[in-house]
Amino acid sequence: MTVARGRKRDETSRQAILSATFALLEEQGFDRLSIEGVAARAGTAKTTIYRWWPSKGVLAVEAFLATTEPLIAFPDSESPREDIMRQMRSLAALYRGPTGRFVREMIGAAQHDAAMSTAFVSGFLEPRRAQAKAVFHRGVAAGEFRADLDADIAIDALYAPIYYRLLASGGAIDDAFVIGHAELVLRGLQP
Amino acid sequence: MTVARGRKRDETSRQAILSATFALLEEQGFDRLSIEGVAARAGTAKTTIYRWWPSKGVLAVEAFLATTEPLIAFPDSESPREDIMRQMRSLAALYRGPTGRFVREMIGAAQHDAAMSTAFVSGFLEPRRAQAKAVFHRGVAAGEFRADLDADIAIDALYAPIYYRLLASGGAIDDAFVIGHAELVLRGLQP
Amino acid sequence: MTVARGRKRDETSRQAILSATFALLEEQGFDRLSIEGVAARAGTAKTTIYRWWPSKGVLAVEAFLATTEPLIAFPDSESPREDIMRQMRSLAALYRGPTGRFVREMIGAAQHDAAMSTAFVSGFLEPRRAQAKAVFHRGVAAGEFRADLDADIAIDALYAPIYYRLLASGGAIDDAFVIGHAELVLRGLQP
Amino acid sequence: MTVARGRKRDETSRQAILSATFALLEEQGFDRLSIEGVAARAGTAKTTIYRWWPSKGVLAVEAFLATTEPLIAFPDSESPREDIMRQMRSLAALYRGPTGRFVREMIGAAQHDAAMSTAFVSGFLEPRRAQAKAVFHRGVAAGEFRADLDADIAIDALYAPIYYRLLASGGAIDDAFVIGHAELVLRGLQP
DNA sequence: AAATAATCGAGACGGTACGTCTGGTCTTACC
DNA sequence: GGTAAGACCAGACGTACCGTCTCGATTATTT
Repeated sequence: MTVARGRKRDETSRQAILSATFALLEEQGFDRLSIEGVAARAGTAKTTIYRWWPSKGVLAVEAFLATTEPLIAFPDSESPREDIMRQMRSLAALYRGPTGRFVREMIGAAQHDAAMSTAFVSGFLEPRRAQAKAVFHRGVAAGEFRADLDADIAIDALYAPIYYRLLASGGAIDDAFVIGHAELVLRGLQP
Repeated sequence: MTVARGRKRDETSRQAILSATFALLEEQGFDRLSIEGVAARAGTAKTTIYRWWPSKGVLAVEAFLATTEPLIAFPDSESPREDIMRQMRSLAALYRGPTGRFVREMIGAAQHDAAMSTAFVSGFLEPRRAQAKAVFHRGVAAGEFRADLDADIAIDALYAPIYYRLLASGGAIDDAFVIGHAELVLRGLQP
Repeated sequence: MTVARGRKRDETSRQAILSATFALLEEQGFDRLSIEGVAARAGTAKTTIYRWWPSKGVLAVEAFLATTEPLIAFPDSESPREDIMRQMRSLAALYRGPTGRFVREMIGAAQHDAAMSTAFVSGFLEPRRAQAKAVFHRGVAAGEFRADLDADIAIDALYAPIYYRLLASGGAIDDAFVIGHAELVLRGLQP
Repeated sequence: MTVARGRKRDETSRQAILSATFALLEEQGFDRLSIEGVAARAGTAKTTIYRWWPSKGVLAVEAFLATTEPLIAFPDSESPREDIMRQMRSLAALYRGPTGRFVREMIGAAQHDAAMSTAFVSGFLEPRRAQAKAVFHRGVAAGEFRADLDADIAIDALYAPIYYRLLASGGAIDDAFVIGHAELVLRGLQP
């Protein structure tokens, strides 16, 4: 086993870099984010950033997650169907705000940064999908959804249009849309 | 009224620029596309590009459309429901190929280029949506879909997951997925 | 023949770069000279410097020559022997001052920059040698030097020790040394 | 009086550092030599080098001397004049080879590293000068040179042109030059 | 025909940021 | 206390493109 040798990683500068990254992300957006800028703002050397993060994309994802992670959770009531409705509405509300801009920019930039894409998918999308899956399973058990439902397809069907409007069409992500859409899909999931 | 004076726009170089742009897009992707590179390849001056296109994004969209426009059309049979199924499968096939990469990159880059976003939406997404809308109206008339259907929501529900997998989750866009998903949504649209 | 096309070189920035280079050379020496520093001081872009000069060495030589060139000349009296003595003493005096430091640094740096070496030799040493040669020829004609003298060897013999003390031994380059040395060599050049 | 405390200096790493330095000097020249490179090659820490050597220049001089020291010696025949001629020719031969490159680079770099300059002068040039001085004294005693000769000036006059061609003019250091030059100077040293 | 305009190519310019290299300092754990 | 390992701040490197700006040459259209 390899023994740890040499000076240890400086937790202070790690934090400073993530904070600076998130601040710049908020102020100027991902596109204008630069490693130079982060280093200057964090008071660290560029090399320190390059040592630990492979690209500005991955750095941005990590900074985003560190701040935003603990914000979204599913309710857990007796009606999984209701839980989903409520969670979709709060996700839509979240995406109408600054978080929506971050998600837009993250996914946009991930199109030409595979490492960033991986980081975003496994750090953000998959945990959310796992939670949603659990709710669907509860819903099947409770007899609210058909037993032969494919959870992956159902989740995509439910959530994808929110991302589509966010990323592509620019359509409004308001309650009317969310409710109308959810009812359409849930109708197809009835037993 | 302003009268046209002076030398006219050179159609030759317009074509050369669009061709060079598309070629570079194919070879290296949108991210590595640069105005300098296009100018060099097209044998024109950078100024000529800047004179006629506001950003490399808009230029890329235009080059993409000039080449890819006439590729996807809806079949027109007696069963609009079948027409939709068939068109979705050919769209999915298209997106598994090079066009999928272009669309990915276009939408990705459009996240920080509003003009590009507009160009892509009105040049690519909206025409497709108009066609789809017509099919839905035929379907309602034929009694295949419920009469109170909201075409915009229905279209988003049907197509968004394809874009979601293309842009966000990286999931496969194969026939099994397309069919499974389409059946789920169409079930919700039955009369 | 190639016709001049495009925007012309900006004489203002050329001057600004040379002036800034010389100023920094004076203030901090060749070693601490940097292209970044010159660009900042001159108010130009780094690219403009890289466009026209192949290395900081060549730039420094050019800046040095532009300032120092017109300072050293040979006297022209009836006695070439006396002209040489006088010129050697004024060269020695010059090398005891700031110019000596520049020449030291130029030659030092030229050891690992071939282009710089070429620039310095052809821009500084060779013109001086050509002048010296003419004086020697006058001296032979006047019967002050042996007719079979090899001017190149004679010039090296006379001037090299000044450079040796400047560059290598660090010995004093005072009048006593110059006179003592010149008399030794000139004794060997008598008819 | 200071008592030696703690771990003693590791002779192994001292040797490894000097060897690595000389090897890199041979392979890539002084300019591309770096403390990092030496440390990596020698398998030591950078700090160990910084602890014992003040600059890469001094390190290089030391590595050079450790290897090259015992190469040039004066013959000792009945004719000091002949000894000098022979020694100059073997020095010239030496400087046409790799040693010439080292000397060039050492002296070049010493222009902006005073400690290096001192190390090189006292470690290389002065021992050689002391030997030469002894030969001159023998020569005066033997009646081959004038009695009022200034040995320092004579030595500079003889050897400087070799260094001048090595460092500045780039002229050939061949036998024809060495002989022609030595005869000129020795003529001026005759009794 | 001459004057006036707009376009085009070429390419220089001031800038920003890149990702890398090396310098010299420091911290840690081992010997 | 010396040492190997290696993280850290600092700063310059040379490059790629950006978007703007002359230039001189090349078409039209208008007088």
